[in-house]
Amino acid sequence: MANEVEDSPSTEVSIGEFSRRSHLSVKALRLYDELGVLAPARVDTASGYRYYDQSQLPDARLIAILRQLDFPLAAIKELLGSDPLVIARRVKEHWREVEVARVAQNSLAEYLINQLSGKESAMYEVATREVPERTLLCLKRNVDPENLWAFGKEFIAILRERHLPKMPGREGGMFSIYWGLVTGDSDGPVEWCKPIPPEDAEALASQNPDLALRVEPAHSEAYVVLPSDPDSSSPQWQLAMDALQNWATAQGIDDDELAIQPADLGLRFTYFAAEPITGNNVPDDYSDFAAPFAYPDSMSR
Amino acid sequence: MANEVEDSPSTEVSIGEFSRRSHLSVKALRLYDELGVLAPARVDTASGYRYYDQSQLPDARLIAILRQLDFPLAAIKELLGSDPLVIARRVKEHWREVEVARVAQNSLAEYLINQLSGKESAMYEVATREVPERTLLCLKRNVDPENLWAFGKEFIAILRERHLPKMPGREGGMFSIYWGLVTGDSDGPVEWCKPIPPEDAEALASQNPDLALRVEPAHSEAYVVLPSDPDSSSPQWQLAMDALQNWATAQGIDDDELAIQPADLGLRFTYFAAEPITGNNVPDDYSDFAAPFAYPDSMSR
DNA sequence: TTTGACTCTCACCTTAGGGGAGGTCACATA
DNA sequence: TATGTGACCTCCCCTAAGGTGAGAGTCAAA
Repeated sequence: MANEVEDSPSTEVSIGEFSRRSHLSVKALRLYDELGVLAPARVDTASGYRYYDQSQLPDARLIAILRQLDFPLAAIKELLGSDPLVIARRVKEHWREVEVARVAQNSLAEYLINQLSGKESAMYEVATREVPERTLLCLKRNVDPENLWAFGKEFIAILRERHLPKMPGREGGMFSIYWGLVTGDSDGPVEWCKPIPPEDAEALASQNPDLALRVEPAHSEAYVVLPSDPDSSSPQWQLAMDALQNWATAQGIDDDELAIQPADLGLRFTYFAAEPITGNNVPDDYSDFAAPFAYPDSMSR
Repeated sequence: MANEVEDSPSTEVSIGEFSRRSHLSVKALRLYDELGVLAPARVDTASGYRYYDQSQLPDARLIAILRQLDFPLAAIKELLGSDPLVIARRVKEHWREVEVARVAQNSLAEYLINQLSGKESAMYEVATREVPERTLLCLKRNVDPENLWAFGKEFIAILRERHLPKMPGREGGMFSIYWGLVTGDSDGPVEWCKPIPPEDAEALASQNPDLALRVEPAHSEAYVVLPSDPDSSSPQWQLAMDALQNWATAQGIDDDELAIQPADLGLRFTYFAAEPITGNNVPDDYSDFAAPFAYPDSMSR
């Protein structure tokens, strides 16, 4: 009994003992061996018995903690030999992602609870607005869902760098138009647009040859304000689209006349970030989701 | 095309169309059918084709949202016919549980990042204290891990009801002793104890015949302060135990002399809740994890 | 009637292990 | 030395919530 601890060279322990010390189950240890995440120090060729070394305990404990934090084993395997600071950074990153996802879920839960409780929440309520004729500088591209928001950030970076003139109010904010589906298989195209003063159109267009100059005619839009956080695969988009769809049906607007058909076509996502990015004076982040529509004959213009 | 919407009796749609409207994949819809969560309104006996009714859309959307919130399908199945208020309550409960788990993970992540970054965090640092002889009223029981904390709450309820006299300082707080393992297979026993003034011992013992009267001898304890939140299966317990174990090894205290061997035996979990519960005047919740030990011969007493 | 889109079932894959069957190994006791 | 007992081995099946693909049948429009 005292033999096990006595001499430090023979620090080998059986899988059961190692399991107790590391708080990892025997089953888990065998799995980690099989996957190459944590191989025993020695495997007896005759019996197949696994023997672990004391020096493997820190690794095992690290694995135990990372698993508690829902790190996948594949990631742990890659991380295990790395510098502690690298691991710390990855843990931070991972945890931030989890946090972001949780915030999105939180607003969804809040919405659901409100709905179920019969409270009329202001979330996902549809309103309409008249959009005047606007002169736009645009960048269109095909992107798949993963790169969607990256494209948005790229456009933001371009705007920041070019110092485009400020435009007042929300009509001056940047927005994106979905000219096609961006749901998994299909990839857009998606167009990011920034309104500019019409009088500067030609000058700015020649200064920014990579951006397309367009004039968008005046039109009406039905829109839904999104609760914070513009992330691509967020469930909020679905709820917002459903809200628009329901509103259209209730108003008697035919699908053909609303820019939701087919699917996402022509939908606009407006995004204001804080001051230095959009170059307008809306203080906080704001985003909405809008569908241009034609008034049905029954509605008075 | 207009036919589909025109007359309300024929509101049947194919699985693909229903998938589009509900934002549930065709695969998921077939699974929900198989599991009895959401059966199609009609299944063509000859072809096996599933046809859904428009009226099933609200249910389908509810399922979609609940799945986004990680509700298991089994729970959704039970919930689906219920009153909206009942569902709202369950969503709240579920979300609170998720929140609690996330908080525990958060402190774990924080600890890990500190450790990896080489910062000496004050978390899980071992200290020692001398505990004087104490007179205790105790309740011992075998519990499995799920009921562990429930047992603690029960003891709290008893204390609250009996109005036991206050005791000053941390030595007056309630604590539990693990007389055996509570890890999955084994179930304790676990004993909850409340120190009382020695002079009131006989009177209180006769007033509380369901509680055992014991006198605990003076001893030393090594202890680790836990960061908030006393939940049973929390990873914090493991870290705290590891810290105690490491400390003991570093101090040259033999395992036999520390109450960690075998396994959890004799470990104490001290818990102070806010004022009205424990009947002492520690303002905030506080908990620690302690192991009584004998000083090794080499250490001066 | 043909074509193309849609749908069906069936079977296998994913993550991170848990549970158990049947067999082997190591150690302690009679 | 025999034997019991517990620890350990491999192998197989199971979980939840679908995703992916094969091969076959069905629906609706041209």
